[in-house]
Amino acid sequence: MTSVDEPARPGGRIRDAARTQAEILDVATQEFARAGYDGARVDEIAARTRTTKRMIYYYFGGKEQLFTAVLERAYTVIREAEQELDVEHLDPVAAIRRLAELTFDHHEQHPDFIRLVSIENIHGAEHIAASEKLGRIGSPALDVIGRILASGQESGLFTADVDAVDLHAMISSFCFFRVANRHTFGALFGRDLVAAEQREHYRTMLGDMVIAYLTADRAAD
Amino acid sequence: MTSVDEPARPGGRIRDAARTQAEILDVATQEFARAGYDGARVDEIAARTRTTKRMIYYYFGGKEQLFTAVLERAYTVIREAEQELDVEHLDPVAAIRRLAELTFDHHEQHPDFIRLVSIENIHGAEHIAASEKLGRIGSPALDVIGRILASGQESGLFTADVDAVDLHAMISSFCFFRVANRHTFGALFGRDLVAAEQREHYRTMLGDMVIAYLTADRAAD
DNA sequence: TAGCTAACGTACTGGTTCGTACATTAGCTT
DNA sequence: AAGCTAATGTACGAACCAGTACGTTAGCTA
Repeated sequence: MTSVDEPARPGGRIRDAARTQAEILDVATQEFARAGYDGARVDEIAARTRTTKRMIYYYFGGKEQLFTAVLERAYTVIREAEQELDVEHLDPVAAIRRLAELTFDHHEQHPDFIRLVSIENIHGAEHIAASEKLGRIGSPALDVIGRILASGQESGLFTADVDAVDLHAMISSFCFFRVANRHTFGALFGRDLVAAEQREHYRTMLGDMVIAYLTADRAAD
Repeated sequence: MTSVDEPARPGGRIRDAARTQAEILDVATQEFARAGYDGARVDEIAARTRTTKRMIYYYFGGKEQLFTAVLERAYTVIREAEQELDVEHLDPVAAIRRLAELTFDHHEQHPDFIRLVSIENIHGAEHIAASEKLGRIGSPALDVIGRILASGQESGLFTADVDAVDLHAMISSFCFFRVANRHTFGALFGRDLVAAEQREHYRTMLGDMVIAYLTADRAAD
């Protein structure tokens, strides 16, 4: 993140293409997350940077491409975080629980990203489809899940018939819903899913759920 | 749903306030779900009804109130469906599984509703907050879950430390994510969560997950 | 059947918003 | 230090879009 609050150099404008672009992306991320794609205002983004609207069009081409660039950077940040995952030294149960907790923490810490993903889904993921970068970005987390799952299934510890993508969907569902639907859920059921006091409760609940599912004694069904 | 395709009566316009309002709500639901709140066009809604934009303002007051009315009707439909729930004659395990499956089916059958909820969350649930109707609508499903849960916990069958709201969140998470994030998930991981062939797989997965969580032998942890 | 009012239609406006034409300058290169 | 170009700023236009002023009529009521 580039700070937008640095005092403007008194000696006149400074030229720094990289910084200007990063600053536009920072502010655009906030604005798109705040108001949705159509609700976001290009003029508002420009006003909150140290540069002008002209620069947004100069560097990104238009509102649509700016949103795509925002998504690309947001997903890149996630993928880089996933590459730091270090759970494969644990036994499969502990590794999966730890992975679920890291996903939980990550979603909680990046509500803007969650909002961007919701917005992109409203628009049928057309920006992801239009992005070459996002098409081939892959997911390190999926590889990690795959290896843990294989190990757990091989040893007979994990009985569930799921692959890495399914398990990733299961873990993400809970983490995503909790943040994304916080407002309607709170308004309708009077419970703030993201309240600090409830945090440990839901974190444990997620881990228990995933482990119970994976290790359930299916012969008893 | 009111059909919009009936041929216009040749003898001139017909006056029917209820039908006009219902038709506006039908089309508005589609348009808001399609494009989001800011992306939706009042002119487009009007064009796709047999009436004019003037009538939208006459009956609903404005775009904002129209969206609120759309949400109110959508939630009312859900709540009415929930009142049809008839699972309490089953044993707790079967009852919870059935309830999860009904939620699963309902989400799948109402993608527009899912989109409206996503949109409302982007806007901080401000329309729900502004609606008297939605504030006191409650949730029959929560009552049902609460009673089944109590029965299962009393008999020692359910070991998990959850209440009805938590369990509802868990079930909804999976069902909601699968429909709401279908597009980004498909684009990034190459799997369509709502594909017909996968339907039974995910339906079973959800039931297994919830039951495994509720009945897990926690002493073994 | 005269009259009344809820229901409806047409045409327009004023503000907003994306995008651009045109002008300028920082700072590197030779 | 002259010149060149990437980077930047200003001012404006054209389309769009929510909302409204004003006029009309269906069909019930007395």
